[in-house]
This record gives sequence, structure tokens and C-alpha cells, in this order.
Amino acid sequence: MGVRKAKAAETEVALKEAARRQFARRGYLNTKITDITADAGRATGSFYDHFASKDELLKALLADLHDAAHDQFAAEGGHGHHDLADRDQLRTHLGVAWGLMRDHRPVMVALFESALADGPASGALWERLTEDTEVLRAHLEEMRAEGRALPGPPALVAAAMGGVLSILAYALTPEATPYSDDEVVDTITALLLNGLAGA
Amino acid sequence: MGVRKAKAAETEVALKEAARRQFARRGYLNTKITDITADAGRATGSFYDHFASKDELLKALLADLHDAAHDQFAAEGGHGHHDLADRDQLRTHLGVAWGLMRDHRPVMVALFESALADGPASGALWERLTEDTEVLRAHLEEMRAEGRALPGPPALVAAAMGGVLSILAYALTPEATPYSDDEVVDTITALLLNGLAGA
DNA sequence: GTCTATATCGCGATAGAC
DNA sequence: GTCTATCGCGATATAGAC
Repeated sequence: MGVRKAKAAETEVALKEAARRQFARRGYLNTKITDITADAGRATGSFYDHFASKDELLKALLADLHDAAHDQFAAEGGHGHHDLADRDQLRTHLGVAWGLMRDHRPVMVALFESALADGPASGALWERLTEDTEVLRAHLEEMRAEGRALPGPPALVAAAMGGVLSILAYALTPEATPYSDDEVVDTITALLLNGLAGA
Repeated sequence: MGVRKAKAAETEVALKEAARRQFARRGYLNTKITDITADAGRATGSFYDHFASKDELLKALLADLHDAAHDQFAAEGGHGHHDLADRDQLRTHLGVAWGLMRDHRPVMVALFESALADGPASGALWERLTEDTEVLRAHLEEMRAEGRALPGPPALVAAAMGGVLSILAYALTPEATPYSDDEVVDTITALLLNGLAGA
């Protein structure tokens, strides 16, 4: 890679990092192109040499997230037999998902807002929810195939589980929340495993 | 009430109804003042004779929702002893909440988006979540006072429960969803009551 | 590739006739 | 109270020098 390209790549990285910072602070919708370029210490016009729009930038960030998610789940998913009604397995699953959301919170936030921006009639949020809980749904269907009782349709249950994580990840700002990551994961695990009635 | 005032009130109602329709279709953030006035068959300027801003209009709609919610919960809440681990009581609670969200979906959608618009660092979504699940939290604390085991801190559990309802109410567009209201309420009830491990 | 400067535009909000 | 017409701001996106 030549020096010219390296410089360009450097700027692109700087823009991405600035975007993450700004998304975390202002949210995706409230972040202006100029907020990003200013944070990155570049001129406004430079943005468009790297990304066609804010949305395209988000897609690039999403690709990075997907890579990370794939690695994480690959590292975890060595089980031959999945059983979400097993406490340890459920906790591990939720823990990995929560960790990812925390590490990539700016992108999660942005995706969430972006889905909302399409309007409630577009079904974009439902799409996000079902796509992101694809793995969960598959596990639930395995359970059902074994004749185990489920609370409801696998896709709906999976979406509900993913929904709780997403909304809490958005609502609980890391700087202000009184709850530790472990506390959150433990609580959600207990709630989703045994519900309010307990073991 | 004179004819003049009646006409004005009529326009105000028309604007509110138009706003609800537009919020349901486009979402709150995407809805422009002109979308509302056009839908109501009025001129742009007329809007400001009734509301100072889109946000003020939302506040007015919220007041209507609060009235309805108060009535609903008053009609239901005759129990001397609350027990969220009791299937019937939990289902009733969730059913009432779900029904309200469905009947006032445009306002729910708008409140949700409005909270997001303040940015993730503002904590506005967490505020919404805790305020709206105030009653739930109180019931959970009763349970805890009786020495019953809870999945976690009452406020967090309540927020998680409210969060599932909110996000599903937003994501499941009434026109497109394959799930009936009963199916959703049954599923959430089962999930929150006994979790994935079953009874 | 990066900068400065600017064209362009949508939209919120107001002024003033009726 | 309601209308039409318009002002002005803020933000995206582009043009052109370096």
C-alpha cells in the first residue's frame, strides 16, 4: 500500500471513529455530517470522498460489526446440542450478545434509529429484530422439534428476547446506569429462563 | 360554546386526528407540519393557531392518552393483593397495557421516537421506560417485601417487561403482522411468567 | 485527496389580507 | 381563525483551487 492510499485510509478510519463518538453522544439522526468531520479534524467536503452519505457510512460500520459478531459467536458456538433452557447456555448466549452491543454501542444505536427513521409502517424494525435473532430462532425451533413446550411462536419469542436486549442497550447509558453488565445479564437470564414465577 | 369557538375546536380535533394518521404512517420524526395540515385539509399557517410546535401537539395527544390509561387501569385495578406471578393477573396486566398501546399506537410511536431524538446520552428513553412501568415496579417491590425471589432489581425487571411490550408494539405493524393480539399477549405472558424453562 | 466556498433545498415559522 | 405568501435558517451536497 502506497503512502497516498495510506493517508486516505487514515482519514477514512478517522471519520469512522469520529462517527462512532458522535453517534454515541448525539445519536445517529441528530449527528450532522459536519459534526463528524469537525470531530475528525477534517473539512466538510472530505467526507464525500469516502462515503456517499451518512447511511453509507453506517453500512461500513455495520460490516465491521458483523465481522466482530461472527468471530464472537464462532468462538462460543462449539456446542453440539443447543438448549436455551439450560441456564449456563442461556447466560453465555445473552452475555455474548450484551457484550457485543456494549462494545459496538454507537453502531447499535445508529441502526436502531435508522430503522425507526423509515417509519413504523415500513416494518424495518421488525426486520432488524428478526434478522438479528435468527440464531436464537433456530435454537428455539430445535427445542420445539424435541417436543419441548415454548412460550409461543419461535420467531416471536426470539424477537422478544432480542428486543429486551436492544432496548436496554439503548436506554442504559454506560456512564449513568447504576447496573453493572453482570447484573443486567443475570437479571435478563433469570427473567427469560424462569420468568417471574421462579424455578 | 359559540359557533366561532366550536369551529376552532373542530379544526383542533381535525389536526389531532390527522397527526395520528400521519404518525402511524410516517412516524413522528418524518412527519412534517405540512403533512398534518394537508391531511386535515387546512392551511399550513393554521397549525400555529392551535399548537406552538409539533412537540406541543404531541403533549396534547399524550394528555388524551393519559386519561384513557387512567380509566383503563382504574377499571382493572380492584385487586386488594397484587401478584404478578399469578398467571391471570399477569395476563390481565399485559393485556390492558397491550390494548392501550394498540389503541393509541400513533402516540406511542411518537413518544418513542421523540425519546430517541434526544440522543442516547440524554437518558430520555430510560426515563420513559421507568415512568411507564412505575406501577409494575411497585407490584414487584410488594412481591419482594413478601420474601419472594425476583429475577433482579425491581426497576430493571419492570423496565425489561415494559421494553418488550413497547418494542413489539412498535415493530408489529397491525396491518402486516401474522400474530393476533391474543397470540402476542399469551406469548409474552408465558415468557415472562415461566420463562423458557416452562412451568 | 483535501481544502474553502457556495449552490441548493426542505422545512419551520411568521406577516398580513380577509 | 383561517388563509396565502414568504422569510430565513440549517444542513446536504457539489465545484473548483491547491
